[in-house]
Amino acid sequence: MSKQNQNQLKKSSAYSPVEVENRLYKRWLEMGTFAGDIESKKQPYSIVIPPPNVTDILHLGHALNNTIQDILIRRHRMQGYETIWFPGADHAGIATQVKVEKQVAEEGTTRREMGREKFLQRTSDWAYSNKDKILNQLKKIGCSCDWNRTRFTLDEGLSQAVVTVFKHLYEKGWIYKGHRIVNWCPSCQTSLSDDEVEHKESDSYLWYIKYKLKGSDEFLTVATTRPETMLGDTALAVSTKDTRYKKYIGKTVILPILEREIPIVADSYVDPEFGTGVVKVTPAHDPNDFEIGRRHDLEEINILNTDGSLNENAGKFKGLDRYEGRKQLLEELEKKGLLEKTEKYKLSAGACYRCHTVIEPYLSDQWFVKMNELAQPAIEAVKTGKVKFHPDYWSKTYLHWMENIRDWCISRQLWWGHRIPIWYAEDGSMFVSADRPTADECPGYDPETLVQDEDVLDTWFSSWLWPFSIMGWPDKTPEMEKFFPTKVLVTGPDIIFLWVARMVMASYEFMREAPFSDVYIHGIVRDANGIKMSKSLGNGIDPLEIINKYGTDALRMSLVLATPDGQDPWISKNTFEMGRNFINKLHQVSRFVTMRLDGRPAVIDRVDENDLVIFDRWILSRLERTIETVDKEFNEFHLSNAAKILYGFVWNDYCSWYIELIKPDVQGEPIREGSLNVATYVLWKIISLLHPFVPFITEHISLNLKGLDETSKTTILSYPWPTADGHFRNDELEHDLNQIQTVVTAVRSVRAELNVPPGRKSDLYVRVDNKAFSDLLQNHIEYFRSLVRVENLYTGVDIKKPPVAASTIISGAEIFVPLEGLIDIEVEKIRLKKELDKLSIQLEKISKKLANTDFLANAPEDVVEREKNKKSDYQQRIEKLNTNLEQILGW
RNA sequence: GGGCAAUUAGCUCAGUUGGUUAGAGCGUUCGGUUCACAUCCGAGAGGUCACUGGUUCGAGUCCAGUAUUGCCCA
Repeated sequence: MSKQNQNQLKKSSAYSPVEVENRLYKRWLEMGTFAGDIESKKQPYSIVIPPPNVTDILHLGHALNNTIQDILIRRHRMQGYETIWFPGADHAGIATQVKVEKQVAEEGTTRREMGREKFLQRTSDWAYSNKDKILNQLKKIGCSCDWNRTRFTLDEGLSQAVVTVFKHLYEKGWIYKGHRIVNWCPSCQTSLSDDEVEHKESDSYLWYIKYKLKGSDEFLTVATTRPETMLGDTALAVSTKDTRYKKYIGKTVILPILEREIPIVADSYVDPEFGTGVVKVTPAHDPNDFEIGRRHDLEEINILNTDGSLNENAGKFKGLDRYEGRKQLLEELEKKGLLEKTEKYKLSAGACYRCHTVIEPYLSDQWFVKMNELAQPAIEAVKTGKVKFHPDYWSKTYLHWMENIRDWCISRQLWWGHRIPIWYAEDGSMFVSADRPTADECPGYDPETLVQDEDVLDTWFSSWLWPFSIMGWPDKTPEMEKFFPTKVLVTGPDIIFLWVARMVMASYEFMREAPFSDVYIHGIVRDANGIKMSKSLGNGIDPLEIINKYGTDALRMSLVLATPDGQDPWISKNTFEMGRNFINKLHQVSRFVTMRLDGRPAVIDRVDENDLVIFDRWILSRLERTIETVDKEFNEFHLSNAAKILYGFVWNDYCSWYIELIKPDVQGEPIREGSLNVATYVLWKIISLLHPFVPFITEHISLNLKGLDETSKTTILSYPWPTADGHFRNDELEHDLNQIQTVVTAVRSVRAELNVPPGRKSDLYVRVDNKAFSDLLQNHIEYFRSLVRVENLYTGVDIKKPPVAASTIISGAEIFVPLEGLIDIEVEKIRLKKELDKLSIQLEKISKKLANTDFLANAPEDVVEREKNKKSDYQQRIEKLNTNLEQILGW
C-alpha cells in the first residue's frame, strides 16, 4: 500500500466531531427531545439557567457553567424524571446602556440628544439581536434547554412580575425612598448597590492639611485620603474621649482656600489613633461623615457633578475633574504652607463592578429595599438544610452576608431597564403603577399631571424573581404547578450575594418556599498562570475556537475533568487535548466493536450468562462497581470525580485490558460470541453513563451500534440510566484477574528493562505458592498469550528455574523468562539488587512496627494480621531474590 | 482588621470515618511498523504530603500555632 493510501485510511478512521455535532443537535431540536411535558406523570426535575447578559459573548465560564447544568439535566432525564431546563437572558442594565452609549458617541451624538424613546429603541434593537447570538452560542455547547420556553427579563410577563413585586413591597413599607449617601459611578453615572462595588487596594497617600483656628495662630492638622473633598467640609471632629483636643471642642476653624468658618465637634465615631486624631467632616461625600453630620446638624454640601467633575460649590476649581481638582488644590495648599506632610498609604477604594471606575460616595435621592425581614426565612432555609450549598462551605459566606444584610439600593439613573413604577403628583404624593394611573388609582389628582420617576430598577431586581417569573408568575401557570420549585442552581461564587441570596429571599416572600434545594457553586476559570480569564486582560480562550478544533464533546469533557470540585480550574489550550484524546479513544473502541459485529444487530440489554469466561465476568463486575461509584459521586455533586472514574474505566479496564483480552490469539479469528456480546453490552452502558458529559459522540455511537442512521427517531437520551443491582459483583474474581494482570505486567516489565526485542516470543515459567494460582494461569493462557508474547507456559509449585533466565517476584509467585543469549547479566544484576533494596527497607519498617508491643496491644486484630502477612510476604520475596541473585553472580 | 479556601510528583489535581509500598492526567525518559486507536501501545524515573509542635500503638488524614497564596467582607 502506498504511503498516501495509508494516510487516507488513517484519516478515514478519525472522528470528525464538528459535522456530526451540528447534525445531531439539529436532529434533537427537530425531534423535540429537549421539550418538557407539563402533563407528564413523571417526577419533575427542573433547572433555571443563570441568564447570560445580553452584552455577553460566550466564554469558558459560560461553557463550564452550562455544561454542568446540561450534565445534570441529561442524567436526570435518563433516570426517568420529567426534566426542563429553562433558558433565557438578562437585560444587563448598566452594561448594555454603556455599550450603546459608546456606539452613539462614536456617531457624535448622546442619549440625551436622541431622547429617551429613540435611545431605548436603539438599545432594544441591539440587545435583542445580541441576545439571540449568545443563546445560539449556548446551543453550540450542546445545551438541552427547552428553547420554546426562552425568556428575557424585559419580556412583558417578567416586567409584570417586577411591577407586582415592587407594589407589594412598597405597600408593605419595605420599599422606600431615601436621601442617602450611595455608591456613585461617575463613568456610568448611576448609583450602585453595595454589592456592585468591588474593593481593591492601591498605593496612595495620606495628606496632612492644616486648618487655622479662628482668632488664633494655632492650627489643627487633619489627615485625609481624599483632599479634594475638603471643599465640602462643614466641620472638623475629634473623639469625645481624646483629652488632647478637649479644649478645641465648640471652637471654629477656617477652611483653607474657601475660607469658610466651620465648627469643631466631638463625636464618638472618631478614632483617636488614626492620623492626627482630628478628622474633616464632609457629610455629602462620606457615609460616616453623613452620620456625623446628622448627629450635629451640619450642612451637607455637594461638590461633585454626576460625572465626577467639581461643581460650583468648589469655587475656582469648578469644572475640573475630581483628580485634576485634587492636584491643583494640593498645589495651592502647598504654596500657602498648609500642607504639613504627605505619607504613603495603602488605600482600599471601591470600584464599579462594570467599568472599574473608582466610585464616589454621593448624596442623592434613591429607592431602597428594607432587607432585614426578607432575610429571615432565607437564613432559616440554609440553616435547616432546605437549601444546601455544594461545596458546603459556601453556606458560611451566604449566612455571614445575610446576617449582616443592609438595605438594597434599587434605583439606577439609567434608561435601559424596568422603569420605576412610581408616579408623582405636584405635591409629592406617589402612586404605584406601571402605566399612567387611571383616575381611580389617583383619587383627587388629575392623572395627566402625574409624572413618572425618571429612573429604572436595578437589573437584579428582575433577576431575583427569575425562578418563578420565568414560569409565568404572577399568573398561576401549569409550569409553576409542575416545575416549581426547581432542583438545583448552578453558578459561580461571585454572584452568591447579588443573585443567589436574593432569589432565596424573593422566593420565600412571594412563593412561600425556596426556589431550589441545592446550589452548586463551581470555580472561576483561570488561565495557565492562575489569572482569572477576562476580556480586558486578553487571556481568555474562545470556546468556539476549541469547538471548531476539537469538537464540543472534547471541550465539555476537558472542562469537567479539569475543574476540581469547588476550586478554580486552571485552563490552557492544551487542556483540551485531554478531552480530544478521550473522544478519539471512545470512537476507536466503538469502531472496533462495531466492526466485529459485522452488521449483526448489537445486543445491548442482556448477556448470555451461559457463555461467559472469567474476563467477561470480570468486566461486568468492574462495570457494576463503576456504576455504583459514579452514582455516588453524582449524588454528592462531584462531577469531576464521576468523569474521572468513567475515563479510567473506559481507558484502562475496558480498552487496555478487556478488549485486549478478548482479542483472538490468532490473527483473523473471530471473537468468542459470548465475549463480543459482553463487549457490546458494556459499551452500551459506557455510552449511557457518558452521555451527559459527551452527548454527541455517545449518540453517534448508539446509532452505529444499532445499525441506524440519523434519520432514525431514537435517541440514547430516552434510554435508561444504567443501574447496578450487584448481580455481577464478584470480589474474588476481581482478585483473580488482578493476579493475572500482575503476572502480565511483571513479564512486560522484565522484558522492557532487559531490552528484549518486543516482537520476540519466549517461554514463561511461573513457580507458584499454591495450585489454585497455577490453575488460574493455565486455564486462561490462551486469553493472554499475546499480551506477554508467550510461547509455552509452565506453571506449578515446583517449577525449576531455567538455567539462563531473567526473574521477577510478585506476591505468591516467581516468574522466570528464559532468554538465552539475550540477557545482559549486569543489567539483570542491577535490577535485582534494586528490587532487593526496596524490599529490605519495607521489611525493616514493618519489622519495627511488629516489634512494638503497643502496636500489637492496641491496633485492631485485622490490622495486625495484615501487617504480619505482609512481613512474611516480604521475607519470602527477599529470600527468593537472594537466591536468584546468587545464581546470577555464579554465571 | 474579620472571615473562607488552598498548600501532596516538573504542572494541574485525587486521597472517603486515622491503618497495604501515597494515586491519576499532562509533561518527561526508554522501547514500539501487534490487524480500533501514534489523538496510540508497553515499560520506567519522579514525592521529608508547606513548616513547627501536639494527640495516638500508628498522622497526608485529627488538634493548635506559623508561613505563603487566592478570594470575600469591613
